[in-house]
Amino acid sequence: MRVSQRTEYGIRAMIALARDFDDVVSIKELAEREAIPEPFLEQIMADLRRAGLLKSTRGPYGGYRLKSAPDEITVGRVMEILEGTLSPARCASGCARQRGCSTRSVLDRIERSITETLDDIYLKDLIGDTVDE
Amino acid sequence: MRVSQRTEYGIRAMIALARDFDDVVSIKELAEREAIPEPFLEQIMADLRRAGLLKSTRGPYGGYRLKSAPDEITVGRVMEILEGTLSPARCASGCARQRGCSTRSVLDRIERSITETLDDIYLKDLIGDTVDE
DNA sequence: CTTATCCTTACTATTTTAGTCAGGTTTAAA
DNA sequence: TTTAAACCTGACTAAAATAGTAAGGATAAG
Repeated sequence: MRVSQRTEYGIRAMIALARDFDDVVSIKELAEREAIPEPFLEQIMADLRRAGLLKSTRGPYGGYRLKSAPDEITVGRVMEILEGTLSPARCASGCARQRGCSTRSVLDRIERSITETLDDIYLKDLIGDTVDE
Repeated sequence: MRVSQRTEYGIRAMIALARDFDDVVSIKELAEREAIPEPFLEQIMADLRRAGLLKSTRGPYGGYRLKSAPDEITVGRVMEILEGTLSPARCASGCARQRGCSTRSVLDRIERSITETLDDIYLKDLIGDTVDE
């Protein structure tokens, strides 16, 4: 149950933007700072923007910034966007297996626990963790 | 951050054995009950046995049973064994990135949260969830 | 000694991941 | 109004992981 590289990059980028909350930061700058392949980060940032977590400005001196404050964005939300879902379960929505499906109830329960955990960690809480040198 | 089919099967099998704690259950029986491909389940059970969670008996009337009581085995432990690790982080042990690695501290923190959560759910807690029909 | 069961290793098709690439769009500034 | 810096998009690809399958060996009950 591993977090993809993609998600890891996304979380790190979001934390970097949280640290620099007042500035617009370009992908190039971000990619260098966090040692992330630039075109890959570009995709990731686009997803986060489409999901409503980022604002972008185009053109020279453009870049990204957080749309909300670091104490309003959870790691759970970031992961949900980048992983597609946080659900470890299989039969998400239209599953044929209905009542009493053991997979469903058990993994749903595990999922709820993980989700609650991740929804309690805010970007703000993670800013201090890093040194980046 | 999805749980693999393999792990899902393993968890379900463990719960089934927890329900049937006093009996020895064969892979064939388990596979039928839980609708899991038999030879695949065979591999999974072998891993859980090697890790010390199951006892096996060979020959006719043989099969598997839990080595410890359902209130002593956590979902976290089962997942740890089947997923290889529970760590969502990348640079597990011999990573070159040392002090102040942002990846490390942030994902480590997330990992701790998830691990704590999963280590608090026991097989016993999950027995009642199922109907299996 | 036969059969049910565990046990192990090797193989394979499919899917996912982690990118790359090529080009288009917007906008600040010269 | 031209240039260039940035965002934006979709298509492509190599490598790894996943979800099995296959084949046969070891053990023990009857």
